Amino acid sequence: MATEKPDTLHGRILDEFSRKIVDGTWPPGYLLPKETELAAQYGVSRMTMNKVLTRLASDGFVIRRKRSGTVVAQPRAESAVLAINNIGEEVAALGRRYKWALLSSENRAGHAQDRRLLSLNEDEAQDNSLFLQGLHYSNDEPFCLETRVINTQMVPDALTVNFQHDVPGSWLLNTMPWTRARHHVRAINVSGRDATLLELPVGAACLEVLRRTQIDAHWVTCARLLYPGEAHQLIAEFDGKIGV
Amino acid sequence: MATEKPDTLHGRILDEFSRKIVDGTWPPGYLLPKETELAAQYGVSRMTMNKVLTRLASDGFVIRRKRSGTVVAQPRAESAVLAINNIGEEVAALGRRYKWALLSSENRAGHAQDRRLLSLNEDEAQDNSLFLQGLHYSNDEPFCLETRVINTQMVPDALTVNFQHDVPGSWLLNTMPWTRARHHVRAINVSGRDATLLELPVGAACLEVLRRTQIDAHWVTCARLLYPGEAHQLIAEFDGKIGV
DNA sequence: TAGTGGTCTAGACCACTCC
DNA sequence: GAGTGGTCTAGACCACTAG
Repeated sequence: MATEKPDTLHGRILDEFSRKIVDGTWPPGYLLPKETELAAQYGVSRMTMNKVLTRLASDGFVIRRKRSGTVVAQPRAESAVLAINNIGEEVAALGRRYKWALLSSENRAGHAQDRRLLSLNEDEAQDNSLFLQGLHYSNDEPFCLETRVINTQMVPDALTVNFQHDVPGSWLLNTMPWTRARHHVRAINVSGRDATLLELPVGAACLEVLRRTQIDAHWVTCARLLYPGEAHQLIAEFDGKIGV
Repeated sequence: MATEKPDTLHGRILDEFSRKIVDGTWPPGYLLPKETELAAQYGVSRMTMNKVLTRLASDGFVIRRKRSGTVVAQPRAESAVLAINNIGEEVAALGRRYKWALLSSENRAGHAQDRRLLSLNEDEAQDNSLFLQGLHYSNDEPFCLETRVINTQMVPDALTVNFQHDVPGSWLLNTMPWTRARHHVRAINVSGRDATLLELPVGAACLEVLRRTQIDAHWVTCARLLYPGEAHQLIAEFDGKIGV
């Protein structure tokens, strides 16, 4: 799934197609030309084009249906690999009432403290940054403290959204095309303002998830999600051998 | 990567081959017959058999080299998806001295406490279980507390190993063929014996990783790895959309 | 330098599905 | 019923590499 050798016919075409999907040139729902047509356009046999489309489908980028053709898939919010759900869905799945409360929203470069929190480089916290902080509730109890910065150069629409009503994560999920994310997970003893906001005693164990999301090479958003320790559990499942 | 529809020629063959690799019928290093031969054996065209072998290779099950043929790959300890390294390697990567100390080893059903810790069912802690507890050190400081149960029915050799010298995780990694694992990760405030062993003050945040490993449908080992909070960090990277 | 996998083609038949 | 993807074949040429 990482960089591959693109020096084959179908490899180059696969690269081109997946790039078009990832960067939004072919948005979700876009209907691709039919197999034979694409094969003719690219001057390859149908078998070769089929290899490309079959791979795209098995990677989840497109949905193929007989008769109706091949369409770009709707990006899914979940992965079979690591279930870090949309927080709203997560709370709902527990049968609880979900609520989101925006605590602060700030254009420009944000507090130095927030930049450190999100491990941002200097050039990643420029003028085109939107800093947000808010709380996810489960049955009116704090469930997750979110601190986030959004690159408004990549997602200019974010400036027009009222994040008191729209949950940033969900909004981004629905707005952006395909993404790539990197997570850092660790345990910390909560303190200070974080503890106050989460209504936890100082020192309570919390799960800190730092998530950096990007489209192609450009970062889009960084989020720090702080979950009261035992309340939250990450689940990951693997094939192949990872560790014992 | 999960269960798929096997109702194609290459699908059925792919299933058969991957099963043979996973269950050890074709052990790591096993040299497969050459493509044309396999195609003849199964009465399919070379293209079809190529599809099978190419897929096996892209899934990492086999290594294909021109001239030398197709061999079953050595299971790798790491995955590109979620880097939870072999603990020894992890410590070594930090440039520190690694040491393993076995604290206890017990045949039979183990303490009820340990069974709870590992979330084992009744039938998963029978007579054919080996309970272990030990500490991984980094520069003589506790780095990870490991509590583990091994299904000796699946891995009978485990009874003959001296786990004072062999690190259970590494030994299993090298002994078993391919595996599937499920991880549960959360943050806890350490206390009691765990705190003492890790030389941490009561209440320090720790990252608890529960890892259940299986071969096909049979569980092989369950491990609870307890890392002093900020010392350890899980890193996970994804393609596609997971959450924002 | 010969054998292996890597790739591609042209053509074929089938099954499903939407109109 | 017609068009689409799903699959398979037989044959071909190439590149790499081990001996």
